[in-house]
This record gives sequence, C-alpha cells and structure tokens, in this order.
Amino acid sequence: MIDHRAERIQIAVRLLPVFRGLSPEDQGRIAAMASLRDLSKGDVLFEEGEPAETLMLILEGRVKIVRHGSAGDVILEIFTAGEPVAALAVYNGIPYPSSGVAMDRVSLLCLPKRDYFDLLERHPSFARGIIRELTRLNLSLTRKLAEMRGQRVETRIAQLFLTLAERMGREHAEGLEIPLGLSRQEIAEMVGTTVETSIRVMSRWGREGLLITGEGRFLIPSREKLAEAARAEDA
Amino acid sequence: MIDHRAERIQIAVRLLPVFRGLSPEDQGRIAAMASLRDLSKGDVLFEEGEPAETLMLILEGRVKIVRHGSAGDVILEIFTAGEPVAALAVYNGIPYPSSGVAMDRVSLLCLPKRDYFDLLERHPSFARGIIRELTRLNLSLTRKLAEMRGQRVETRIAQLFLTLAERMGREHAEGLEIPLGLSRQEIAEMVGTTVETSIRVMSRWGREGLLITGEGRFLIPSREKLAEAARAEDA
DNA sequence: GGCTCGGTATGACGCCCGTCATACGCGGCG
DNA sequence: CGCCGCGTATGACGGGCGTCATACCGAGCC
Repeated sequence: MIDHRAERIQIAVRLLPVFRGLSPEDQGRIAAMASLRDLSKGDVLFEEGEPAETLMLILEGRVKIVRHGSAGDVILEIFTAGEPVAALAVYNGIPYPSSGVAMDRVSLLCLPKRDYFDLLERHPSFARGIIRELTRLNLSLTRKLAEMRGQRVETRIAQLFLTLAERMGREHAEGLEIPLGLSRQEIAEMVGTTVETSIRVMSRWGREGLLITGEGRFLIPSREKLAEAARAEDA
Repeated sequence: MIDHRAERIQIAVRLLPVFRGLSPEDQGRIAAMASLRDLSKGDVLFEEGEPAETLMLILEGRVKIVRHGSAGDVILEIFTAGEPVAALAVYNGIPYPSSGVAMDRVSLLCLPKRDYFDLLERHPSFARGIIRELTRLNLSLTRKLAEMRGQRVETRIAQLFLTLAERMGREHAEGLEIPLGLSRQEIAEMVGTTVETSIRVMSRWGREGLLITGEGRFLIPSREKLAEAARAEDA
C-alpha cells in the first residue's frame, strides 16, 4: 500500500505544472518529502486563522476558498487540478486568511513548509510562478469587487456564468457547456446574495431557456441572450 | 534646478523603506536611474488598461487606486508615502488592472521597468518585499469583499472608519482623530454605495455626535458607540 | 415502510437604498 | 458683480432583494 502511494506521488510530481521545470533529481527529492491526502466532499482542508504549515497542490477535484463574513460566507476563488492552494499564506508565514473546502472528492499533494522554502531558495523560476499566481488572484479579486458594486443580482450571476464559460466552456450540440457542479447555495456565495434569490433567478432562466442546469453541468444555449440579460431587464 | 532634483532623488532613495537594505552603491545607482514626478490633486498617474512601464513610489501625498465598474467606480486601495504603486502590474508585464489618481499634491519617484527588473534580479530581498506587498493587498481585498457582502451601508461605513482609525488614528482631546481628507463621494466609492446615501449616514452621525467631519480629518468621540452602530440600529 | 436532511422551488411582506429632484454655501473666473 | 461648477444636504418614491414561511423531492438510514 505504501508502495502504491509512493508511486502515485512520483507520478503526480512529474505531472504538476509547477514542477515541470525541475530536474529529475529535484523531482525525486520532492516526491520523497511530499505526502498524499484524500478528502471527500465537504471536508475542510484548512480553517481561517489556522497557522499555514503545508503547501497543498490539487491533483484531482475542486477546492473552494471561502471567507467567513458576519452576513454569510463568500466564495473567493475556486481552484482545480494542478493549481496550488494557499501558497501565499505559507510563503509569508501568516495564518490562513480564509478557509478551504473540498467541493467533491479531492486528492492533494502536501509539501511541508520547510521543503517548500528550500525549493524557492534554489529555484527562482518557482518563485516567479508563485508571484504570477498571486497576480492572477489579485486580478480576479479586484474584478469581483468592481462587479459586486451596485449591480443587480441578476447581472452578477450572468457575469459569473459568462466568465466561467470563457474559462472552461466547451462547444456542445445544444450550446456552450460548463462542466461544473455548482449548487444554488454556492452560486449565491460566489455573487454575494442569498440562496432564495439565486434559486429564483436560476429557475426562471431555466424556464426561459437562458441557462439550463443539468447533472453536474450548465448549458448556455445562447451566449448573447445571457449577456443581454446581464445588461438590462427592462423590455 | 537639475541639481536640486538630483539631490531630492538621492534623499528619497535613502529614505524609502524598500531600498533600506541596499548598499550605498546600489542606492546611488538607483538614484541615477530614477526620476521625479510631481502631480496635483485629481491628476491621473496611470489609466486602467495602459501598459505598465514604470514603477512608482510615493514620496509624498496619497494615491487612490480606482477600478471602473459599469455601475460606478470602486476605490480598491489608498496608498500613502513610502509605498510602491502598481508594483505587480510592472512585474508581470501586464496592463494596469486599475487606475491611479492623486488625492492631493503628490510626489513620485519613478523607476523604469528595466531597472526595476535589474534590481529584482540582484536582490532577492527586494523581491520578497514585493511579495509581501502583494500579500497585504490580497488580504485587504478579500476582507473588503467579505465586508461588502450583504451588510447594510451603515455597517460598511462604520467598519471603514474603524479600520482607518486602527491604521492611522491618533489619540486626541475630543476623541480619536483620523487625519485624512475624504469627500463623501470617496467614502461612497470605498464602501460601494452612492453619494447621497453616504451623505445621509455621515450627516446623521455628525448630528448624533458619532463621527464628526472636520477640515481634512474625522473625529471619533467614542469608538465603542461607532462599533455599536456597525452592529445594529434596532434599539 | 417512515423518518430525517439537504437541495430546490415559490409566495408574501417589508425595508433599505438607489434614483431623481431641489436647495444652499463656497471658490473661481470673466 | 453675476454666473457656473462642485461638494454637501434633504425629501419623495419605488423597486429589488433579504427574510420568513411552506412545500416537494430524492437519498440515506433505521
């Protein structure tokens, strides 16, 4: 069993984009230090406020980054396979600023803080990757803030799905498909509203054929129609 | 006159925290490459979407970072003396994700992109400073997002001034003083609401003695009273 | 089977707050 | 001086959406 895990780790290290540029020896060293962690849906990777001791890389599944607010939670980001989680908290030696929750079955590659620093020290390209990741995060956060501002809930939800479509949509017979299982609750937390409101919007759009909820996916028959719904509703 | 400017630059480089750890020779080199820029209130340092070619460091005055949204602008951050502006856009070679506007008379130390990279290359500690800055930005953004969510406008404004007080408040005879000139418009943009609403809240608080607007400053007679106003208003 | 529980759906109610309108003091400028 | 623009202030109105309540459905479990 141990052998099996060790093998999984080696394969993972070879496949992860962050480790792509490393020499086979370094890859081996990392594999020796890393460990695996499997979680099921709803499990918590780390809690807001905990000290950040390990770098986590997603091998499989999706992780949502949640910040608790006094008026409910906000989903800040959703990470998928290949992406590092909470790299910045570990790097800066600060407590996690938000919580991480598994959205389905998730496999993680865990690297202790010390080894992570080692890596940074010896491979500047690795550090550059971290900065790039941070920048991306920053951009998405500022955009989210600007979108949150003032806009009606309907507009925000439409924009959410339009950007999702842009990032992971694929052409399909009946329209654009977004292969992503999101509950109405999660949609609400992503755009900053309540479950009831998100349900109302989503089910009306379902009736009107604007945005169809399927098993573990969404369907956008017409991107233009949805974009129009984002702009106004007075017709 | 040129001499005068050169002298100002040298002094500035010596004083800026980011250059603190550098050798005198490096400081001299930077001073030789850097230039000064003086702006008056309302001037634009850079516009959203422009290519980021120069790193700017604030010597004097305040700069607000603004993101244009379809429903109005949002103030993402306010930088003051000693802080770098838009370090991340320059670093990543991406266009400015938001605009920078001078809030009063502002003096900037400008460093061309190339020289900035040079600096990063040769001084890892400098790079670490940038990452730290990025992290701080990230934290404040996520907190802003969580606070924006759902809360009533009154709560958001109260929280804004409480955090401002925490960061730059000083004890005073009549209470806590925040030495910061902010128009109602700017308050509105910081918490994501309209001018009218921010005016309503602020003038009522002025009448009730909760938060007094003065010439270029605000006064908080009782931090507890304000914190209570943030929680609820049903009494 | 019946129970609970979580996700989805829909209606009623109320109020915060965005929108529009008006007014006033002040500084700058021709 | 009169005019304009800007920041501040206050009122009226209406609607979006948060809150509370109820109901349906499927999954898991005893």
